[in-house]
Amino acid sequence: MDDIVEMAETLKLIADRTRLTILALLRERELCVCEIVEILETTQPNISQHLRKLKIAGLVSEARRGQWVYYSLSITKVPYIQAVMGYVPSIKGSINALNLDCITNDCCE
Amino acid sequence: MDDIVEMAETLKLIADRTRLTILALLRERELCVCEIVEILETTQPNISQHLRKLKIAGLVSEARRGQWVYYSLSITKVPYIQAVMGYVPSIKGSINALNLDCITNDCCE
DNA sequence: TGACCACATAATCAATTGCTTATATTATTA
DNA sequence: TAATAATATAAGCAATTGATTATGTGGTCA
Repeated sequence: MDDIVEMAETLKLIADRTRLTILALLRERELCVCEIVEILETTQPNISQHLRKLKIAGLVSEARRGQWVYYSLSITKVPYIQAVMGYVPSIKGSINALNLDCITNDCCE
Repeated sequence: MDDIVEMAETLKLIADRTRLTILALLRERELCVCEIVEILETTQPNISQHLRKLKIAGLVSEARRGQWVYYSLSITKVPYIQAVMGYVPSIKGSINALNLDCITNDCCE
């Protein structure tokens, strides 16, 4: 029965609107923290803490590039998370909108 | 983005050890409340309230039979829940143990 | 070196959650 | 009809959670 308990714990990570959206975004492409902050219209510490939880669980991985830390999906090790992600609707639109903003906002050049 | 929010809300239902275990049990066969209480070794109100949440979300359905209310799975309408359930380990053992106990406990005759 | 930028961590707080105890409600049966 | 059994609902509470504000850390560049 321990397996189920552990599974429930992992499911909690995606049972949150912010984290589930972050994963949906990262499915499109890797993103730095400030990009996610801008898309989700929230504070930077908020996103950072959600990313930390996802990182600890091994659902995302990070890569520092200069000042920026880029996060990307790494859910292949957790099959049931991957299965759920297959049903999460695409939000490509949000990322495209971000690109347009960035021209004027000079965010993450 | 509303779809994702709704999806996160539904995922919360299975992101709980008690509810996920209940669903795993009901996958084996329908069960009345007192049987679930005995297997999970908790209180009756506790199980009743979890079942209510699952019922509201349409993940289980109930059927009264005399004094007993039997609950069964009805997750076919929610594909991603069904997908996750495919990865939940079986706990047939718990149900078999219950049957043995019931001979001496005369629970749910 | 020092100012600045992106990000992480810490501290705090309100809201939610899961459980318990107490109290209905509904059905059976003597 | 009264007693009992199974279940539901309500109230209360401790623990967890998601967010905010404040502060620390590491990299870049003039």
